[in-house]
Formats: sequence, structure tokens, C-alpha cells
Amino acid sequence: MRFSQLYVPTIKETPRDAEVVSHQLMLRAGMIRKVASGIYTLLPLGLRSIRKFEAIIREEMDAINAQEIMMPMVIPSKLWQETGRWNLYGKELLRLEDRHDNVFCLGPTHEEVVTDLVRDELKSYKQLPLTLYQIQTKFRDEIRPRFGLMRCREFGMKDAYSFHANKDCLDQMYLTMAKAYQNIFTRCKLSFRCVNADNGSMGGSASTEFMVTAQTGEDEIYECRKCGFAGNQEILTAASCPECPSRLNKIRGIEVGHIFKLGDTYTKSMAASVLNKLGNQIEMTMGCYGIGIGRTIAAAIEQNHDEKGIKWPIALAPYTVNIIITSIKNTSLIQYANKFFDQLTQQGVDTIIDDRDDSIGVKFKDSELIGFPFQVVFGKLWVQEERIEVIDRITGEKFILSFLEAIKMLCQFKK
RNA sequence: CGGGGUGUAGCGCAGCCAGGUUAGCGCACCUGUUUUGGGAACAGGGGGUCGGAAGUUCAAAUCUUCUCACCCCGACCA
Repeated sequence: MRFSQLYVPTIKETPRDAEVVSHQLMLRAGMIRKVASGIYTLLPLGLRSIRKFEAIIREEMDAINAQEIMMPMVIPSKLWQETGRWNLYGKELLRLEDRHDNVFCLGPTHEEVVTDLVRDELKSYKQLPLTLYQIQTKFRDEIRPRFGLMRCREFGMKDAYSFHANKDCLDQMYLTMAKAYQNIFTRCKLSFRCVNADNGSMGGSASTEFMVTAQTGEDEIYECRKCGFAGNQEILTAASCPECPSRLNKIRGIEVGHIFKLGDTYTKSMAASVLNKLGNQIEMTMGCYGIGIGRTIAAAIEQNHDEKGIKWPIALAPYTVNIIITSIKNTSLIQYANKFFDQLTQQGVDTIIDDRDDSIGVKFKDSELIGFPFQVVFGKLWVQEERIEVIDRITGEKFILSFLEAIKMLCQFKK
């Protein structure tokens, strides 16, 4: 991709209505634009980061035999009436009618739809367990959307649902899913905690939140430095650890994932049952597992930035390498930079080349603001001695390398 | 929904209290010339229902009332 062709409207000044740093930087780096409160358009760079995160999620979900499906965003009220949530869920549920006066809601979560999907097809314990997931747009008419992608009304979410013949099987899947979640956030180089939490309105017996640690986080976490126990404020009343005789430390975090053991709350109300070994009808046991897509991206920025801009973890960077040409008047310089670009691209390294007719300052500022993990500079060092500068955005280290050395170094970071 | 705040050009703001030329500034944008290792310089230029409506007045961005949108604090959540 050529920078000159890419739609990245960067902003020099901090927009006034953006309070938290991830929101400010996503606006300034030309990743998102607001359409209405809590509703955003993703621009090319924003979408690329989102897609990279989704790809990681898909790999980890597929690895534990979860199967991807896609459920609708518009859901008939009938399903929500079956579980009683049509009345229980408040104004967060955006309700609408079609031309025939049929009533629908925009899906804030999909337990009803997925349970309806499987109840007619699954008849035997032999078909279980089954885990389905989707990466889809959710709508929750939040009372107060805020902080950019951190708390939107319309947002991308990975939601998975598992069905089991018994509780032991669910327990196993719950652990498998927790491990997959740890893999996902670890691959994104995020610092996070698994926190015991309350099930809230979801019902069921247990839940774990995945919290990316950040001072700007909306949630308080209490953790024990001795035994590693972590819980959130809803379930803890005392200041001491329930697992060992130590005091708890308070840290802040952003909830990016939440997994639940739902039990038979939904399968019972929706009569989703199978026959067991003895030929008896049993309600399936269910689990559900969510990850906030955009929120994770925002959390990654909260955790990885400096005064110049974003410092993307390679896994989430819209492009891994940015090639800066200091002067586009020098045709030989362009020629070699293009050759470098072609070779890296062929090797599978996500690369963009800044071929704009702008001053070097503009290019460095944009590059640092957007936060490409590596900047490659084709400039006077190349003209004078055929050397390239490779700058690591995270460490700030600068490497002076030959063409081939630079290619070799950056090829470590192919997709 | 309760409390606080903001709406003036794409972005950031001044002007409002104390009404009075053609509504201003910086950045961005367009044209030309010169520039090019850290957000270039000069010259010229385009862009505004001052969030909306009603009212007061000879006169409203400015005063009054209503209204809408957005932001921040609380309950909610991925």
C-alpha cells in the first residue's frame, strides 16, 4: 500500500471531546470517526487492526473446535419473550418494528438465537459437546456511551456458545476457553488478569472476566500479589485475600472478555433438550464466551502509547513496516525504496510506503502517531553509503543496515 | 434518568459578561514560486444558516425562553 493513496486523515491537534488517550489517538491517527454518540466508522487503518485481532481470535477458536457461524443482528421479539428477557432487559435493548408491525430487537447478545438454532437439530447427547461462535456487530443502547471504542452502542464482539450433556463437560470447555482467551491476549502482547466475577444479568453459576490492566480502566480489580488471586469489586467485600492471609491490592482494568457458565438457564426456558444414555430428556448445559473487539484494540492503545502516539504490538499493527522516503524528487531513492517495499511484501511482511510529497517531519510525525512497529528510512544515508535506518517504534532503537540486512531483520515479522 | 459542561469554517479556539461596520485567529485546504533529515517560506485565494426555533430591540454570535446534539460524573456492560 502507498501512503499517498491511503485514506488516513491524521489530526495534529487533540479533538476536544475525546477524553481518554486511546480515543484521542484513534481519532488523531485517522482510524475512526464518530457518526453519532457511541457509533463509529472504522477507517482503513482502524479496520486493519480490527481484522488482525479477529484473525487471531479465529485461529484460537478454530483450534479448540469452535465453529464459526453468523447470526442476524435483527432478532424477532418472540425469541426474547421465550426466555423472559424481552421484559427483563431494559432500554438497552433497541426495539423496532417492520412494515408488517412485527416486533424485533437489535441483538445485544445471542443466547436466544443460538439456542433456537440448535434445539431443533440436537437430539442426542452423542451430538455434544458443540461450540459455535461468531464475530458480529452488536447493538446495546447504552445509557452513556463513552471513550470512543471503549464503550460503544454499536460494537464488534466475538461471542461463542457451547452446549453440553452435563456439567463436567461444560467445566472442561470453560477451562479450554479460558486458556484460548489467555492465548489470544498473550499473542496481542497485552498485560491482563483473569478475574473471578459475578454473573449479573446473564444468570448461571460462574464467570471470569479478562481485564487488560490500565489506569484509565473503568473497573477496579483486587488482586493478591502472593497467591495470584484476583476478583472484582462486585464479589469482594473484605480487603483481605479469600485464598491466603494477605491483603489485596487495588488495580484498574478494562474488561475485554467475559466467559460464563450458564447452566440450563436458557435451555430450560427454551426447551432445548437432548436424550441422555438412559433415554431421558435432559436440558443441555450451556456456556457463553465474549470478547469485545474494538474495546480490545482501544485497551491495547491504552497500554501501548507514548507522547508521540501509538506503539502497536506487532500482532495488532495496521502495517508492520512503514518505509519513509525522505525526498520523492530523487528517482533513484524511490526506485530502491520501491524494490525494498516489493521484497518485503513478497515475503509476507505487512508493509506500507510513504511516497507522499511532504516534508520529512510530517512523515515521521505521522509514522510515530500511527505507531507502525518499524520505520525504515530511505534518505541521505542511502544516497551517501547505501545504508538504511530501521527504527523500532517500541524501544526507539535505531539500526543502520544494508539493504539485505534490513530485509532479513524485518522478515522475522512476517504474518 | 439525576448533576456538571460545550455547541462560532474540516480541526483547535477568540468574540458573548457590558448588543452596534463586511464575524476573527491558528492549523488544514486551493493556485504560484522557492523549499525537503523532524509538522517549510512568501504571495494570492476559497470556505460560515455563529446547533435549531421563537422572542426582546432601530439593531442579536452576544440578552430571554424553548429545543436538539455532543462531552464529563453516577447505575449498566464486551
